[in-house]
Amino acid sequence: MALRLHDTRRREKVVFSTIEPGKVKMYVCGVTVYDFCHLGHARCYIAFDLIHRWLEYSGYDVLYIQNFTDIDDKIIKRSNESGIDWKKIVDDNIEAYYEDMDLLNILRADEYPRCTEYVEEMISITESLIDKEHAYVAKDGVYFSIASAPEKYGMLTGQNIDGVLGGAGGRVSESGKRDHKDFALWKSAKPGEPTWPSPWGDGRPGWHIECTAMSMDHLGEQFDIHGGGQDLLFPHHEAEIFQGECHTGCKPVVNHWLHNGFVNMDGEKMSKSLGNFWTIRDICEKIDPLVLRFALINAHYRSPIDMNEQLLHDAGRNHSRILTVYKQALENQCENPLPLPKGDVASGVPLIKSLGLMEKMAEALAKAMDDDFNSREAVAKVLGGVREIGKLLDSDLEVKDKSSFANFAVEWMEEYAGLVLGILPSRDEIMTEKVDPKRDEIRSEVEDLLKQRTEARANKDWPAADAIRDKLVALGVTVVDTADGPVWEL
RNA sequence: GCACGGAUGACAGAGCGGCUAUGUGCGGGACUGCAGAUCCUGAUACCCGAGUUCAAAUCUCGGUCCGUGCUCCA
Repeated sequence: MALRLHDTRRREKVVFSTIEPGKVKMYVCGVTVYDFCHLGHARCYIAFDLIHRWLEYSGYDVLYIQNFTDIDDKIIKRSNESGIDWKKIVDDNIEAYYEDMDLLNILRADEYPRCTEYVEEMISITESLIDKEHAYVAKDGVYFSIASAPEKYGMLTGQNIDGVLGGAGGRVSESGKRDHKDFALWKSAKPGEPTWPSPWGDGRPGWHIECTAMSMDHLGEQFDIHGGGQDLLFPHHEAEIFQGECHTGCKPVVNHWLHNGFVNMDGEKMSKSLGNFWTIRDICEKIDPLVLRFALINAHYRSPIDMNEQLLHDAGRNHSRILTVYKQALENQCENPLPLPKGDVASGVPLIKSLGLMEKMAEALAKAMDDDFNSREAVAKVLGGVREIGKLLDSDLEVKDKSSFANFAVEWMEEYAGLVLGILPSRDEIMTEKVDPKRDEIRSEVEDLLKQRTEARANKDWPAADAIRDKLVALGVTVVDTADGPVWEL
């Protein structure tokens, strides 16, 4: 079964092909590190994490590069406003980035190059573009000349070169651009800004050139996948096509372009000006980061997601269902499992039928992921498997069969919900009680009440038992009666 | 204006020519003294119009409505 993906440039699903057999070279545009990451970043890097995981799961050797943009207008502005050195802002936010991504169970890329480490490379690409007459030196920097390669215009967005609004959104250009569509490769120094020396005087690189320099350095002149948010399509990625292809002569530099959809907030575009802006760390204080991850993979990566309370609530329910059943499976495991029979969907024997169904779910999951990384469909299959597992563990199967099945179920879940989707916490995390200082504070009181309640229940004094439950609820304690006695949690 | 993408049950969200998506929510039921969890089960769909087809959420054409980009943005 071949992996197919939606290629932005070709505007259709195409069979995935790699330049080198068995190897995938992938570059995803990283963040500009001037602030904490928000939900939009979470969605993007979770989407590409899923792609990363699936490619590796499929047997590819993946080289995944993601950059940090560590110099730009916003960083400079932030520094000027706060009086904090721009380098410190950048370092702090990179550290925060890693923390956030770890929370969301995002596997690390192989390298995280910073653009300021590639100034030399960017200068040399710019020189090459000038030599090839694709770029020109102006009074305030070096610009790429769109007119030098008009056939490359609109490769990703399909825009017509003449159709683009003149004057770039109404802004009066004071720059030395020959054409408003041209974009900067090098910006001459302005007072109070960090600068680097160049053949065109001190200054700093333009934004688009950095990704060309870094991807080329790590992945070569041609590579397999380039990803990013849909907002980068224009002008950033189109600029990369201009630069990369004109500089290297490769057509194309990027084999497959992938773009993820936006996150909206209650139907509106998420943006700082609207104030409807959630950072990853804000939201993770309120909910389990894996629930957020679940919510974000519970839609196809190219569709927009409307973030709201309801969505998180649903994600929480689904997620806890998966965890509950996983936990049950863990608890039912045994040391020396019996060999399981071969599954068969048509079988009348519950164990054999369930095993057959789970095999089918796994196949369907693989098929879904192979079809442009359809994580929503994959999630549905995991939930289907969860149902089968719950059913069997709930049934009156022989203990030994059940526990042997539990071993299989644990492996099944760890493979698909864990390895592939990344929504399963570690065994330790799930089996250990959450450490909450409040728990110890009220422990003796709660245990006392529970003892009374157990007594009342033994005497079948239900009103008294319920009254005690109410008291516990007032303390914020939930009691669940199990075969081994009451269990409580905050 | 130009470009790109959508419209599926109460909600979220897959499917994209014939076959139960899935989950939440709601209605029954099993198990439970109650509660919780788990399982079984029911109801509620495919924006409108025309066409193609033995067969259309699924393909074609025409509408309507809604997003997004064209400026820094994941």
